[in-house]
Amino acid sequence: MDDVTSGEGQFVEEMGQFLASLGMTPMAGRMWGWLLICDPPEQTAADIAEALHASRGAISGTARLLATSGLIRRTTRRGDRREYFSAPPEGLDSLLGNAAGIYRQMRGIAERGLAAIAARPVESRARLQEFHDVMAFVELEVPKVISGFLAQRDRRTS
Amino acid sequence: MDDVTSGEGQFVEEMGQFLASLGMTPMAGRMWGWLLICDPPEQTAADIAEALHASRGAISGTARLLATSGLIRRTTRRGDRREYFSAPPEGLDSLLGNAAGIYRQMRGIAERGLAAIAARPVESRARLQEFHDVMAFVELEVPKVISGFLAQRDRRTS
DNA sequence: TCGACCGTTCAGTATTGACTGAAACTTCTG
DNA sequence: CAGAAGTTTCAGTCAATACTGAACGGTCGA
Repeated sequence: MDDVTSGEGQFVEEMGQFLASLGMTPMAGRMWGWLLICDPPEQTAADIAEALHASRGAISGTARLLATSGLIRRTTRRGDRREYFSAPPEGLDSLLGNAAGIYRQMRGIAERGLAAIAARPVESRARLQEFHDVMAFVELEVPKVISGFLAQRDRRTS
Repeated sequence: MDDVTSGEGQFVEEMGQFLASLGMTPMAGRMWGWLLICDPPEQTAADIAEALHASRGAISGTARLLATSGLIRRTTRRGDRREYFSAPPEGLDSLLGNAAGIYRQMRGIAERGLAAIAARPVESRARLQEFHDVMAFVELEVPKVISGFLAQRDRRTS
């Protein structure tokens, strides 16, 4: 993937820009995108640094971020001091879980806001109350949809 | 809302930080948050600028952003040259719609990536294919859940 | 037509933060 | 233990960008 104009390079870069627009760093998106399409699927830090034209430091920090958020997995092999990174299927679960967490965050903000204006008459709180109710509903229902899909998929593949 | 340590000020600031973490500007979050709790619900640009301690230029640009994305509404009154801003209930629909659009974007990226590696053997494309399938499913199902809730709510309030 | 009032635009500023690269640290091998 | 290979840390740099504030433009009333 030494050519950034290749299809693979474009995919990696696009994923970087996209995850960056969602609050992650561009490097996180590039690294995850690369791990989704690379061959072999397990790559060392040096492999990734070369493929993305990035420094070792950036790879190290980004790998920590992605690993703690569950998007990538780090494995080791005995007799080999290097670490191998890969994008396992469970990474998708984490991604969707994080997305669902956004709704939880918004509900929390709405609740604290409602507490702050609790003394006001009901009609003055209606907008924020509605916002809270919608978020609470979505927070509850979206994970159901996702787990339904995952269950269906697991049934199919087993 | 001249005191940023008040409950209302904290809510506004929290909303600002949150929407900023999602790719919008902090000012957009503050303005929307303020319009969710302000009294009266309709406010002029000068009102908002004073409440948020922001410049008129910032209000102008942010208002355009929020209005085009459907989060706020701008209204005028005859005999009054000023514009009035408010956070209508439909703003929530827009917000959820944008959230659903994220899944569509991810599916699009996955499709372009799959096209780029179409020549590879199937097992090498499995990770990206799975990513694509999950996104396509969520893109399809999440709007169903949301419209179900909105229909139920409209039935209740009418 | 002038003047007051609103809204928009835009160059400038300050801040944030992503990435680099070298040094420090850790861990395995000979 | 010595040395090499790999990883992490961190100070510094650079680019992106959110916001300010002044100048501009448009619109209505007198």
